[in-house]
Amino acid sequence: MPTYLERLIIESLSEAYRAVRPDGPTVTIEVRPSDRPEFGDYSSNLALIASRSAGIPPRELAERLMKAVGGPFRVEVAGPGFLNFFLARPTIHAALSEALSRSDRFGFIDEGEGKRAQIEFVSSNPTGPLTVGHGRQAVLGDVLSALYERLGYDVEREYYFNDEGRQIDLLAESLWVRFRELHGESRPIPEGGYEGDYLREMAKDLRAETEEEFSEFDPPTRERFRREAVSRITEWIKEDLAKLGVRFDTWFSEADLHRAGKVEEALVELEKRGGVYEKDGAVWLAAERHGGAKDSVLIRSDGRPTYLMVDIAYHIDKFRRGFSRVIDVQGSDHQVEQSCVKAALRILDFPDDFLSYAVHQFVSLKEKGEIKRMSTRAGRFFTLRALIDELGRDVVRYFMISRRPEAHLEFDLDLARSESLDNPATYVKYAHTRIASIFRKAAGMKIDHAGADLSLLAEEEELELIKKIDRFPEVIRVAAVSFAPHMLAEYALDLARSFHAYYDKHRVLGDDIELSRARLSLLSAIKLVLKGTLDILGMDAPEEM
RNA sequence: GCGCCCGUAGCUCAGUGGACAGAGCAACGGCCUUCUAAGCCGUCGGCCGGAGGUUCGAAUCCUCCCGGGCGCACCA
Repeated sequence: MPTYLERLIIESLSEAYRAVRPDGPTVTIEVRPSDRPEFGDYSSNLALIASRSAGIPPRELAERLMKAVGGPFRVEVAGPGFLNFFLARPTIHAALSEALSRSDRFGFIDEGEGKRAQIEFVSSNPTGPLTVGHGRQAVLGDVLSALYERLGYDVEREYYFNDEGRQIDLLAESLWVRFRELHGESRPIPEGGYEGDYLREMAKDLRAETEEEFSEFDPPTRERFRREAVSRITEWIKEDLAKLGVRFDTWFSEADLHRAGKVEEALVELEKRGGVYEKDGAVWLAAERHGGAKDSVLIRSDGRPTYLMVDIAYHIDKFRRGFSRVIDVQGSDHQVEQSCVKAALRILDFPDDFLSYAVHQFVSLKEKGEIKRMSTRAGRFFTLRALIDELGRDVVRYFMISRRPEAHLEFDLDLARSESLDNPATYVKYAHTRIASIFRKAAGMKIDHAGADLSLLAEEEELELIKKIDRFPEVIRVAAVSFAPHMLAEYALDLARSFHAYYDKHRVLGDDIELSRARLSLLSAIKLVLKGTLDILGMDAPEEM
């Protein structure tokens, strides 16, 4: 989808194409920002693409299109057959007016038409504190949610968890062992249990709150320790997320699926459609026949459902809840699982675009050039909370979002700690602050910019800034549909950089009042876009620093 | 062995099939009696892992190879 300025060119070019090739095949006309000034403001490769079907050499076709096209621009043919467009200044200024007139609705697109979308992320079971890896997912999911809201979807943020079962029993027993240690009794942590120090802390808290000794790990004790552990850890998780500025609409318990009989229902549905078979006393999903990575067990030979079985039931439930699309944010280690769930939904004839997975790679921390090794099993990890407490929400969020999700994220602690503008999070925020500061000064001088004459914006830097502003809605759209929130971070950094350079070269509040008013208009749009971007990223846009 | 992802400047990374490949950090050198120098400008730095192929055109798409991550449980 093109930007305001690109659309203008595409429409003219489309007419020219029909004039030159009345019976030609339909083509998608692409217009993109030129990467060099001598190539104009925007370029199109239409002649190169349409050359073959037209049976006309690209340069010649380009010449013909150039003669046929009309609009507020000058056109040149260059290179192998590119059409380069040099926009008339008033047209560029119109893009600025457009942004300003939309005000804080600039960057909202009505593509989703209010359809309900669910984004599920984090979904860590309450067995321990959130790690930096969960942090990446939390920010990814939250920013993705914000992007889809801008796209016009009614977004629900969901956290899926399991607070029952074997893992939780092990957690309860591990906590109980720590608790008994405080009574001078030493026992090993159960096989596959939780070694982390956080259970020692929790045991101390519990010890301080109760006189009971719980000398035996009998059923009532297990139930009590399960409840204590789960509720306390869930509280931690919620606090960690709150510190990150992440809030969920729905906390969905896996146990509810079992209680409501949804797991059995799902199995019956799959059986009805012939999507399962029996082997070795277990029930298997015929995933491979439906695009899954491998056939997998749904019901164990002892009759208990597997995680996959429940996961399928969960996604059927999501569908029944009326979402038109669901996005699951997950780590890259769930690939087989994902393909199996998709295979199951295919067997059930769900719309193919109902479920998408936004997959991301892991996070490692780097300090003084060295990667810090983490191991959750041994209870040795950097918690998300420690990271936020040290760096603050905004820096953590910016760093977590600034890389492509599918690339491994190396979190540079030294750079993140830097208070200077080497730190990109600070740099972007400072651009916003700087503009705010100029507006304060303008207010003091009784200068406002209502109805300013934008045609006074004639500097090259000003026109470039306007073209960048014009791209904002499109950046949001592409970042959302391709699950690439890092594009927002890139965009913000680029816009901030352009602004700082402009600020340094051109004075906003000068002797020429009319010019000052025009420049304030430009700054007002930049501020609008920076604020919008920081909002999506979940960061503060401070008026002062 | 099989599947997915990654390999771009010394380091961390951008780069919707387009016209000489970009930024930050690091290194070096400049710019403040003026709106926040918490800033700006410049220099240095690359056979885009390798080899083929598709295309008018490839860092980008396809195949193979090399190197790294993750996964391949009747675990969750």
